[in-house]
Amino acid sequence: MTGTRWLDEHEMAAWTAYLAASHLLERRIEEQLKAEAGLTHAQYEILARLSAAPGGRLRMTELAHGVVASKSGLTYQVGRLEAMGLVTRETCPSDERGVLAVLTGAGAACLERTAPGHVAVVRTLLIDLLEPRELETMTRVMRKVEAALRDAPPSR
Amino acid sequence: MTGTRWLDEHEMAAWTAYLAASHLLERRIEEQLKAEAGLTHAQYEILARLSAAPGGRLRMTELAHGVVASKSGLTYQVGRLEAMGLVTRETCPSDERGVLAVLTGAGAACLERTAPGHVAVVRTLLIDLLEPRELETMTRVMRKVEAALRDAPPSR
DNA sequence: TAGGTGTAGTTCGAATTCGAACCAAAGGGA
DNA sequence: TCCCTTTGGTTCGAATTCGAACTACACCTA
Repeated sequence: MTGTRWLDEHEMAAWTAYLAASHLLERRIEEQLKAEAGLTHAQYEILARLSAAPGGRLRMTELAHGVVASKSGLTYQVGRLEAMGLVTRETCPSDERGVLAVLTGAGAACLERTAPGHVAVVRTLLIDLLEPRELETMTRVMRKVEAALRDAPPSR
Repeated sequence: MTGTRWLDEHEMAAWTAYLAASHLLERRIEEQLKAEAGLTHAQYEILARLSAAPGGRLRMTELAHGVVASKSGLTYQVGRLEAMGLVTRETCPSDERGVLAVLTGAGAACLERTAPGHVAVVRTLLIDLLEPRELETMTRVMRKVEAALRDAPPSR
């Protein structure tokens, strides 16, 4: 208990840079999506995931896992999207309890309309700033982090 | 308007890995701090910033900038911390409008008590997963992102 | 020194998020 | 076939966040 390994100068620099960058990036994305499409980043992510899924449909739990939200948080956002007409709910045929979130035509259209602006932001504020080497390293690193977090769930 | 440069396979992999990892990491940190110290990550960051500042005090605006929060968000959190006795407010001697957030003895003690557990999480879920090269790249990348975001404020 | 512009923080209302508690259906023995 | 545990989603309440509007003070200029 006595020996805490503190972060040295370089480690601290990495951590603070990461914190600032990730918060700023999130804020900017949020702002851009809200202004241009009236969507939250969370909502956009849901639409994007559904669009990539076969049949434009996913089980709520899978979706929650994919977008990294709590179950209740996903329920709320799918409710919002449903009210906007971008998503519908269907009960899962194979499991009466299950619910499928389904992308509607309007949802697909909204995504198509919104994606270019969003991608542009992600590009200019992250992707295009990186050398190929850096992009590769970043992917490797983030995957390690994700794996570490998904493996050792402390309570969830 | 016709030609959107979409993300290619590798770029998309980097982006999705980043999104997942950053959300998961944030959630875990939040959970650990809440459980062990009853603090939000935002609150911890405020205490840490104050602790690092000369005299344990900072102007509200500087603090908001440092922790990347909105002015109103910072007002709220400093209010919370004040209620917990970890921070006090003083009016700035040189500028009657200004407010200084000041770390109290209890605040310093709380931080001291809390820091080891927090650092441990940051280490095991991020820092210790990286090779020295990767840490260096990560720092460079995040600084580029931060600079890009701080330079081109679209509205803020 | 009076007026106008800009800056520092706070207040207010709306939206979002989470976890805990809850309900319903599935699945697996005895 | 009848519990009993597990799993899938929703509901509810509390906390947090943001932006817009607002107040008060500072600074510059005529």
